[in-house]
Amino acid sequence: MSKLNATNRTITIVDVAEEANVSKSTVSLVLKGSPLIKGDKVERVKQAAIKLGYVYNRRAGELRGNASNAIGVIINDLMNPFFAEILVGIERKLVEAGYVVLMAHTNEDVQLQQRVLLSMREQNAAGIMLCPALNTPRSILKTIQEWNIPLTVFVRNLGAGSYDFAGSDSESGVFLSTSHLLNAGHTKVGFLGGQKGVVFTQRLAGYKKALEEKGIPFDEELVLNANPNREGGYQTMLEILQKNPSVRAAVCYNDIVAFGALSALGEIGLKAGKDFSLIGFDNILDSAHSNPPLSTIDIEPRKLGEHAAEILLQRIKNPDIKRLVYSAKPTLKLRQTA
Amino acid sequence: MSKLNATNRTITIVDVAEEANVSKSTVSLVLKGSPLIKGDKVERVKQAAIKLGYVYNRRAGELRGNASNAIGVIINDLMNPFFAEILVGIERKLVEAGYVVLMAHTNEDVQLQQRVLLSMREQNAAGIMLCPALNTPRSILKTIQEWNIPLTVFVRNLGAGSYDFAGSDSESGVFLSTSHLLNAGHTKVGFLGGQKGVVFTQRLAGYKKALEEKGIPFDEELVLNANPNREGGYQTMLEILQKNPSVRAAVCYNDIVAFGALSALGEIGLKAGKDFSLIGFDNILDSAHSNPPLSTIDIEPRKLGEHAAEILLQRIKNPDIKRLVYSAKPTLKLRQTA
DNA sequence: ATGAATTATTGGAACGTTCCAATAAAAATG
DNA sequence: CATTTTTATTGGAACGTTCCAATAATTCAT
Repeated sequence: MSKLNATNRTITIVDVAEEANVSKSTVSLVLKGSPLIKGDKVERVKQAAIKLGYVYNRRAGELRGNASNAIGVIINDLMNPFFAEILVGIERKLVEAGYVVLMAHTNEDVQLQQRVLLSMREQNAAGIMLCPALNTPRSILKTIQEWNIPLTVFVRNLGAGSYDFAGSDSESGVFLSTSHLLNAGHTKVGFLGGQKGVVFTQRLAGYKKALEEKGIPFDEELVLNANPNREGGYQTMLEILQKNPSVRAAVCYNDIVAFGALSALGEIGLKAGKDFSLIGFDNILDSAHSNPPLSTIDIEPRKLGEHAAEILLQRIKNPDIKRLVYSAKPTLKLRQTA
Repeated sequence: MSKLNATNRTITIVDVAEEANVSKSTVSLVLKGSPLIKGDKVERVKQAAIKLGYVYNRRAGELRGNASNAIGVIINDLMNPFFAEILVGIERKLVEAGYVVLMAHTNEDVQLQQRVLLSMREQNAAGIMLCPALNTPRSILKTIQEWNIPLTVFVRNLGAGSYDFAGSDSESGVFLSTSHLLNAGHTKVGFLGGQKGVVFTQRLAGYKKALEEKGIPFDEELVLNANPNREGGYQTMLEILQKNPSVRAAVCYNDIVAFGALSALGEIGLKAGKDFSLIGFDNILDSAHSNPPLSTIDIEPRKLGEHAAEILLQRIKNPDIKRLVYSAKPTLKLRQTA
């Protein structure tokens, strides 16, 4: 509810106009900071607004003017600090630009994702930032395009197409980490965690490429799928050591998988960095202070979020510009575990 | 932008009315699911709406009807998984109830917090969920109250007052963990991390109470302030062991502080759970798979978020009900570190 | 000083919905 | 069957803003 005056009515622009002895149009102009209004009028209006406790009614403005300042952001797995970091980056950039974030968490539920998209459309979102739930159909792109709402997809791409995208070069990232382990003399390197999907495919490709470059045959047995979380890392580490006790190195699907792996290693009594080499992916904040600190592929998650938001802002400003893409360049961040 | 028809105009309720050969009022009623409209009209309207690709314009509806379906949620430290979990709980409950989440992250910046609050007011938020930034003045309560927007404060309280609140019983939680360490025979128990504030005071009180109960004098030297994050945990653990090499147990301000402490312990070569006993606070998801798995005080963060949201929903439904409070009852979750 | 050109200000319509009072239709009553 | 009562449907006003065209005030040129 908006601020009410003594008679319990919402204070509107016309109340302010009356108080300041100008027309409502003038008030509207002044409040928007238009340079059209001259002289003491602008000060008079501002004072009147403060005096009456006027609060702008954005819905009314949008109804007439049509431009919303809300941007929908859809995240699937906030339980992964990686996405939390990205969200913070996005949020920060968007509010800086005067927008407000309509946030939704879909937990990899495609149906729920569909519902929140619809809802964002109803809210007249000025743009949508989407990290698609696993198994999101490509058709969603066309749908949103038909709605005429600017869209940026982030982290997970949706195949070929001309949509704006912000992500990282997963393949070259994992190529980096795998090569590092191979160069250190390991010949059996595990690939732990992650579920089949676009990102997984890319990361695995980097792994295979590094193997190939060194002339080491790809061994199906060394790649273990699991949910991309700590539990998955824990389980797959246990499993790979059981099946293949001589393995002494692994790249992980991402950092939290690596954390789970670290936990398993500790339990078994293997010291990460000494007895076993491990490299993660993402370089989330936690990685610097895990036990022991995790070597990983740095893609600067927060910056990724900021870039993603920046892309959407660009697109909103200029809908006809050509495809915008940001791809974080991965670097190898060596700490204790490798 | 809303869906447009061939002539590039937004499809409105009156277009649907025309198509279905009824009045716009009838369409409005049908779309709201009113039981007033009888016979085949309701089906005709629904079909017409689908055929034309009508999309509800929420802003227009709200302008007239005045009830918004957006709820503002303000979080300060999303980098702490604890808050991410709470946010997920909140979000889930709110969308379930048909609301949409206006999310803001203020990073402990009181000024920014003020700005986003204002913005949420402009957006005509139906309610606000606030985890106040450190050093938030109590006066904010009165301000929001004057705005007539239902509010629930969560996690951090703002002193005495009749505002709705969802949090945990910090004092009894830390009492539990400290007592456990004391009972195990430790006489020197550290208290690591956290910055002065309401929550810190409560947790420290629990610590002192446990000491007192066992007749052990409180030693200022054993409590070390630091930012409530991994870095802080790492530093304070190093520091306490340097100042007081005989300390072999500590309670941590929260779980991520404990993670940092774990990291320091590993670096020094002390094995948590064997050489050093450590207990965290929160029981975030990560705690189950840290290295080694962390003993902690469980307050079920996600459930806390859900309860907080539930309180707000209650308040919205019935503004005149008496003060609503949820206080998570802490339990000791023993894993490997203590 | 006067008319033309420019600039500042304003009233009214419009945005798409909901609510209310009014009408139309149907049902019930005598 | 006429009249009242009840129920179903509808037109119009209202929500608070912005935009546009129109008016009023000012400046400029002659």
